Amino acid sequence: MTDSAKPTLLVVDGHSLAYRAFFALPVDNFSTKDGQHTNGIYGFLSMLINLIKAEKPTHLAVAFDTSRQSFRTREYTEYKANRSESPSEFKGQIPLLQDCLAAMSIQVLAKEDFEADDILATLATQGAEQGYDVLVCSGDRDTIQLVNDDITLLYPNVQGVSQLKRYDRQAVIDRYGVPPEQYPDIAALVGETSDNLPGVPKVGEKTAVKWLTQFGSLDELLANADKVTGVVGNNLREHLDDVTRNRRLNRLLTDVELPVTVADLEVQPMDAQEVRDIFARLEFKTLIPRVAELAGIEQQMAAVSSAAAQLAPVAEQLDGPALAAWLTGTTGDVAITFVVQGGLPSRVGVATSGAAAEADWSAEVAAFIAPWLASDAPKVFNDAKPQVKALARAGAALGGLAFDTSVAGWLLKPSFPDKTLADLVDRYLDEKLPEADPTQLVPETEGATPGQLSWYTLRVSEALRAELAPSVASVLTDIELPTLTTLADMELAGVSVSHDKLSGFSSELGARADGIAQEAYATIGREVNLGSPKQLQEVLFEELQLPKTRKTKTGYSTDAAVLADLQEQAPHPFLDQLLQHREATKLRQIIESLDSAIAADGRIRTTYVQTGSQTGRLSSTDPNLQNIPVRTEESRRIRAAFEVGEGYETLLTADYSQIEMRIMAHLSEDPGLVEAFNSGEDLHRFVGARVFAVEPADVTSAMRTKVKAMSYGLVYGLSAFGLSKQLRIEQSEAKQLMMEYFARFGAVRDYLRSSVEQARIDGYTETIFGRRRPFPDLASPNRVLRENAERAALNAPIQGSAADIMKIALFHIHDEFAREGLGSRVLMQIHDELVVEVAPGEWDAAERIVRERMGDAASLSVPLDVQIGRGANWDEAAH
DNA sequence: TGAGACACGTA
DNA sequence: CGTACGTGTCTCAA
Repeated sequence: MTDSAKPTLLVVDGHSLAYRAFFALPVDNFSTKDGQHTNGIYGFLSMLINLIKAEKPTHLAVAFDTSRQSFRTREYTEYKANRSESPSEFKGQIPLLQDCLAAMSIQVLAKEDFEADDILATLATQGAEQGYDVLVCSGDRDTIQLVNDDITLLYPNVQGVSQLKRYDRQAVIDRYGVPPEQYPDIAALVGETSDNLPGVPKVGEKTAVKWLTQFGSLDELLANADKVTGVVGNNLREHLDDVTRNRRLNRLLTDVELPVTVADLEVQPMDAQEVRDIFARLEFKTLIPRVAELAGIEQQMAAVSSAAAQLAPVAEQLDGPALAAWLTGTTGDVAITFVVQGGLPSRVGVATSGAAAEADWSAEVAAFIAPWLASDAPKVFNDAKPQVKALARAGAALGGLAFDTSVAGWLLKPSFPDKTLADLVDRYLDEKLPEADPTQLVPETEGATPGQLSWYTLRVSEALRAELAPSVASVLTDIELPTLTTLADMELAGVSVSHDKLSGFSSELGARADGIAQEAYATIGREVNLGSPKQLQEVLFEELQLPKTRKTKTGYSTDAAVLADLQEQAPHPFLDQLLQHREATKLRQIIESLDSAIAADGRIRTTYVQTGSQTGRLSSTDPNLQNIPVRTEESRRIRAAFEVGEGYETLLTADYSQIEMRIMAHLSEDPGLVEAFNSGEDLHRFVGARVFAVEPADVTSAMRTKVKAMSYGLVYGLSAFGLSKQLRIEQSEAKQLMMEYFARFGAVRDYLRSSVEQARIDGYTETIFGRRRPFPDLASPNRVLRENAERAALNAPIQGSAADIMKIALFHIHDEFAREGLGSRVLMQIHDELVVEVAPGEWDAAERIVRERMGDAASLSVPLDVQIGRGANWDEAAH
């Protein structure tokens, strides 16, 4: 144990220990789902956490080498020259480890031309001089020389880094037979193979210790080398230069100039949010609580100096008239929170920067504050949509929606998964939102009241506003908030779905699936669970001995593409039966989940998640109405069950044709592509004519298929390999196709290249309307990560701009329906398609509004083409 | 009970 | 070795 009265300095060699951890832990068990290996990072951090917990250092730093070059390699070019290239799986782990350490507020030190151990030596020496207990943690034996009464070395044992051996002065003597300061003399004589420093042949530790004891010092030994007898004596005399060179090189520098002093290394409280972010990214689930435990200790240590969090004001409990008076007396932003119970408001809380008030929701309260609620007075919400819906159900109108902290938080950082108020308070205010512990019957801590929630919401909104770039702020105000109220109305409306149509179809499919299953069992002579990929692998690749397919993490793939491939290579009736069984059960499962989602009034109400995507798209859950089958004739029977509701005349569907390619044409300003869209010719026919140098009329369907796949693939960053795979053509032909394509539409390639380059510089991509998506991985040294980020960055402005355009069209239509007093309403949004329920007698008006507002949602250098259909159900309306 | 893997539906 | 989503099932570990 270290003397508790003295401060403790812990200095760690990051590179050498991470490298040991890398070899100690199986790389396969430690990689993220996007392919980043993390075993070295994990092992190092795990060790460091244990170390901090055990030693409780007051001062801490981790040192790294900057490269393999240092003053030692300049002095002796062979130094460490025998070291093989570090494995590719290790590359990229060091920068990420440094990011982790930065998030943990741990000082990371590195200096050009010096090795990490020189930095350790310098800090350790300074620390010892200044009265610290010093712990040096390194995997390099040269650091043994640093040990003295104040400096202890922690050295990993052979198994890895989980156990460290303590070397104080006595331990060094016990182990090596000499005091620490003489250890380098031994090393110089024996040599160090890992550093490529040959020593005296046939001389090991024992001989070296004997000599040193005999002569007193290395200098004496070298001066009296002629007195050493035997073969080893000859060897010594022949290798005097090597020994002096070794001794020169293994001396650690204790006077490296550093930008910090030991005092600067005082342990700092860590930013729990930052730590959680990067650990989550590296998928270190078990490390998070371990670090949190440490952070708790540190926060206690740091509590004295850190500013106390502001205390939420106690909310005044008001009645209707008093609340109305309170609200009309405010100017500027007011944050408001409705507690929603059973879909209706139950309490309301409001806050300005200095005060908060709240009331139980009642008809009286509603009546008194209705004018203010409906007014343009600016209102700030956190996660407004469910509250807007509750208000609508209660018959209250809402105006002046000025800010939504959860939407703003998402715009700022779309990759951040949780957007609750507590998350935002933690992240942007660095405070804790008071929350009642739900596991306690009588919670020890009170949760925040609605007025206090509003007070936090307002403060979070101010912090967010300060961080929002102007273009992103305008996306919030001009696109997201109007979309939010539109979505609330769409969710409330729901869509009418016929239970009768669904249930009949479901039993039909169930019977069919059972029949196919029986046939399949007969084919292979036993019953298996056709839904179990694991059992299927046994059947396909072991019992039926079919050729092995694409590898997955746990074995071999049995997905539809693979089965279709197999059917060609090695036809077997089981394959077809399996595919058919999958199709039938999948359809039935979709039908069942839809059917069970039909409410008493015959309608399905989805929830559109406005903050769920990275690109700006919506998503739909409970149930997902954005992935209802459409491709096969049979699956369209499901769409036919989506019907016009009672009291309405017909459904209208409207979709943008090729919106992403049009955006590509606009952004790239490719003359050929722009002309294609302005010519009125079928896009793929036009492109096919150019690529294959034929007349548009002579474009065959095979040509059209190819350029169509190419065009769509472009938007996703498709490679020649992927294109060849999809089109089932040779890779060389795919390459040729891409060459021809880019020869005719070169500006497209130029645009795609430059947009990724710009993103690398900016760190984010931007849509036409200024929505941003950060891409830190564009700078990653890890190829897999970087290339994934490049494809996503290629796609983000295109998919995102399309999402922006559709949102604008959507709320324009919604608002114009309302303004013109129409009963027609938008029910669904499926990325590039809208489904509208048209009220009796309103077809012409609705059709005009939809067509116009979708057409003029954005002004691009190519027209936005809108296809409109009409029918009693979704399937019919699609034609 | 929960998480991960797999498969598959959509734009 | 093609972007963006959500859901259901199976499987294994806790």
